[in-house]
Amino acid sequence: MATVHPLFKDEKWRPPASSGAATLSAQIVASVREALFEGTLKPSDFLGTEKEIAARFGVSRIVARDAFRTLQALGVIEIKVGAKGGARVARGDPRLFADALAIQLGLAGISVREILDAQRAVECLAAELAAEHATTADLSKLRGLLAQAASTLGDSAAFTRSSLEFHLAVAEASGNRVLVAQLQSLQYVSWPQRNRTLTRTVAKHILDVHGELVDLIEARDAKAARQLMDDHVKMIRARRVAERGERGHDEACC
Amino acid sequence: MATVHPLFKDEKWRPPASSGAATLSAQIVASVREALFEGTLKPSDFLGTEKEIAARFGVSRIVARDAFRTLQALGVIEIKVGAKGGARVARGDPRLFADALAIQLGLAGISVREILDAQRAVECLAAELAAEHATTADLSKLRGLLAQAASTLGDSAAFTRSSLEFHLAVAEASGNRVLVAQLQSLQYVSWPQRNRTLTRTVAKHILDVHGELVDLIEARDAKAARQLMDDHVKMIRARRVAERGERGHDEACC
DNA sequence: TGACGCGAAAGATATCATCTTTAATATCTT
DNA sequence: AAGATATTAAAGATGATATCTTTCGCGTCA
Repeated sequence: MATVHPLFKDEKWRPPASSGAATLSAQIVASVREALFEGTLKPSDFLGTEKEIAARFGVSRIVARDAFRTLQALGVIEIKVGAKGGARVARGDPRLFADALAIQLGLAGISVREILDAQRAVECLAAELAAEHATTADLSKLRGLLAQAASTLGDSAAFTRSSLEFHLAVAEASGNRVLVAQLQSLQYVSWPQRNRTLTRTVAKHILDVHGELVDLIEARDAKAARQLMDDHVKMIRARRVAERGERGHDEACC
Repeated sequence: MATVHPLFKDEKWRPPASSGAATLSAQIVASVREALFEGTLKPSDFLGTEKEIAARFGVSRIVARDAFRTLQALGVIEIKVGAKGGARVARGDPRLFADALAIQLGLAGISVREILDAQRAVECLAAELAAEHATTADLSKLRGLLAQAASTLGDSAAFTRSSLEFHLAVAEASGNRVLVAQLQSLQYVSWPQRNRTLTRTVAKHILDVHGELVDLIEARDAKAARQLMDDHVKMIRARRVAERGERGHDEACC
């Protein structure tokens, strides 16, 4: 483990005949990406320092620097400064990716309705799989979040926060990291900034549904868990779409 | 439209008191991101040239360049060289994002099983929404892809390609761009490299299911469309998980 | 434990190369 | 001769290189 990839060991490197990449740094980025997909470059592998990469590809340090910036932004490498520093292949960071998605969805002008629909797909499957795979640790975490939410029934901001955490914990209980990453992204986009219509009555209702959901997960009733989550998300979606017609990325909850 | 954001007009700029960003370029990136989320910076807005940004933030061109590289990698800006060049806020590019997710999932070592489960969630909702929202244009595109797949029953590689396109077209017919982006990402990760078990008989069966699905979408039967897609994807998943236990990102299809 | 030094990225400055737009100029056509 | 078109020149911007100083992390040695 933590070896050096051959590509980054060889003394010389020739650009491919049909180098589609326009800039030199893009060619370096492409090389790394290829090695990644090919599986010859794995997390925690050492890529080299700026000077080394520059020498390897026969370019200046700035070009290597540009490539590092790009790869860093993509979450592919981590860069350490100082002795024994340099670039190393990173372990994937779901949060970094969630950020990127949030920006992309914002730029594309995705509507709240689309986001909530996608969220429904993710959350329903999460509930279903959680009922099948939840460990006792998952369940106790869910119960803990329930208690926390119950203690903040009055504070709508705090209640919303712990509700979001609850939904994320359900996804984690599914044992599927893709679902967790997707849900994080979508929650981030539709992050609540104000909670106008979250009355104590509504909060109590939400808390009841959440409790019922944990019971179904513990009972391993996947079908019912899925159905309950579906109704729950549909309700949220209906409320939010009614509140604000399509525009704006405010207010998500639960 | 295409205005210049105030932040990038002012003559000076002071870093926030609690500048969490370690590097100067990261501070610039953070500024742009904030402006994006705040909505004061919109697609096709002009950000400025390297020299302008450098002057604005009181740093060297290298720093501005680093920030540009990062924002470019995130798909936030497009950079043009030459007179009247510089950085401009990009329209979101779903493919770029799909790439990023693919890399992240690869780095995190996500199993095929997890990917296929997530794909099931996305595709089922896509089928359901397609039945509700598909336009005549969507339907004719789906029919076209069916015909194309039928003509390539013998060529397993070509058949797989058009099958993937079919599934993507279903997502597009749903009218939900989030689903399209998610499906693209997942397909990219589990891209087929070899198709060992795709016999003509299996291909014919898949084609039949796809045809039935289009019929259900045309009939606006959302519930049935969802159920059919669910069974379909479950079948695919079962076959692929059986083929290779967990490891490796080869072979997806349909 | 602390101070020192080394290695590496972070950042600055200057310079050249390359590309793109714009405009001025030259040439061709009618 | 006037207008349309092709050519060329200049300006402005990124791409790329070289060299330098500063800052930061790590290991070593006292």
